[in-house]
Amino acid sequence: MAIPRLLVVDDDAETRSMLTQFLQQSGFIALPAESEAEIRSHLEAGRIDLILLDVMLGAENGIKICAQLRTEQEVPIILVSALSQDHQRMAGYEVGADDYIAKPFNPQLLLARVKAVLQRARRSPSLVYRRKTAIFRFGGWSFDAKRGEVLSPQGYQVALSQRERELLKVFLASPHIPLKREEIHAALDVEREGAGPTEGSGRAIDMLVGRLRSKIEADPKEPQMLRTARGVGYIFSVDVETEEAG
Amino acid sequence: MAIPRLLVVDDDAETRSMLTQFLQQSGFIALPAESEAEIRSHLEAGRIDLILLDVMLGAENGIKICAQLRTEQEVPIILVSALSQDHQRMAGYEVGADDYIAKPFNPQLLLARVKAVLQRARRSPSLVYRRKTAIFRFGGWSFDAKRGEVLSPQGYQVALSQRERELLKVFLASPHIPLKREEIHAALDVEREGAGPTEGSGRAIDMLVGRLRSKIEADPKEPQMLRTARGVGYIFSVDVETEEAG
DNA sequence: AGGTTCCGTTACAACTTGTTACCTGCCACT
DNA sequence: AGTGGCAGGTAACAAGTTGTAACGGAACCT
Repeated sequence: MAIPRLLVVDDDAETRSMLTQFLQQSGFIALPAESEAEIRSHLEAGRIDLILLDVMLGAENGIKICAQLRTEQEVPIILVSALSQDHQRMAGYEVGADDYIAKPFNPQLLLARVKAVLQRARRSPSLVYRRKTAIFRFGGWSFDAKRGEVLSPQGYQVALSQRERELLKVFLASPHIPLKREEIHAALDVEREGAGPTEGSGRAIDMLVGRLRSKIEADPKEPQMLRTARGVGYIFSVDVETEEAG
Repeated sequence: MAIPRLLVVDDDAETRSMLTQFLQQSGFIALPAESEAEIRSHLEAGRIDLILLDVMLGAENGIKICAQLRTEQEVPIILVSALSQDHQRMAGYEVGADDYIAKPFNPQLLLARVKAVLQRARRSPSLVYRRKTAIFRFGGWSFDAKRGEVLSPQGYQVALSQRERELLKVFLASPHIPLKREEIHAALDVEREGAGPTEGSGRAIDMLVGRLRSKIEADPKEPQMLRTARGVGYIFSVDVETEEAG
């Protein structure tokens, strides 16, 4: 796929330029926008793969805009906000946002989210992606995200710990993309309430990966799915099939 | 009773978030809303036990909204306002508000009022109670909240203790949401008249959960419904179907 | 009174998960 | 090739969390 084109919508000039700059340095094409009108003109003018939308958009309301866009377009949207309360997050999801990230955010985390959403959008033939998607299949395995049930190719249930399941979800969300340790770490800590200042703590990720490998790789010594990207991080190199569930 | 669900209506984002946060920390489920439209959508979408309504609601008028809601719904309403003048208060009561509190208010006072109103609403055989759903179905089980009857998937009646039933209600009210121990504890103690200062007493919740599991989980060692959210609390991960009764 | 049930506390075992330390193998550079 | 450095795998450990058996007090019933 071509370089993803992102639209950065924020009414604060500084935030806007900071964000676009960061995203451009990260290899994306990032376009700034300030208002709903600008969003629409961009959408009409050319391809936009993802919109980063600030919830507190001056007089306008990001959530409202998101809801409207969602009824008309199929552009993935990540809501950005200073409000990290759960209810806000829920409100965001309810109007169809693909993800939600709170300011101030960890740049790595933002990157991870952006990549994940782009990946999902690419995979789904339409905007079929709903948060409902609950069952993933990959290399014979099946993973029910809702129940946390992991079934081996032979159909036996395998017990993963909480953290291992979360790690698996992270990889399932971004197959075929090398993920840096910081990205993984950030993505994992999204789940956690505490969400400390993303302290890159030692080699916890390595251990986690090792433990997950020992459970889902046929030969953990020679991982086929959860491979190492030396000098970078890890990469989940298996096709993932997502299945809607009731 | 389940964790009370409060709707916080205020057009000031900061107040809204402050209020919802405080109420959530106090063991309630607090949802934010900004306009009359949002109130209505929340009311249609799910159970709301109490509305905290700001009198000065931007262009709209809180008192008017209150009056209208009162003619249609039976939700308890507490009016919140910067105006503590008597006539305002009177106006509030006249339109049927259950209580009236002036900003800036003492958090403890607010809590006390909220609890008091909830208590009244519960006790009165009013319409609120009548509309209350009484039968829950989840994972093959059925639970008649009114009678406290719990039927297993095979149709056998299972005897739960009082406290176990209350715990079950708490979870039934908030499926798929991780609940912290303090939240559960607070929710259980809302029920109790005494309502001590929400002392987090040891591991009573753990025991309670364990006992409930042993009664309603097929394999208590491997809970499918009442799962633990490590480092957080517990989560009831089953779809709950609610059935109107009488 | 005696028994029963409920329920919170305590204690301990099992499990999770991050850290440290050591080892191995890869890679770059002679 | 040889070699040194370094990234990554993993065993061992430590700290924290949870499940649960056992205990005991309180309320209730007969």
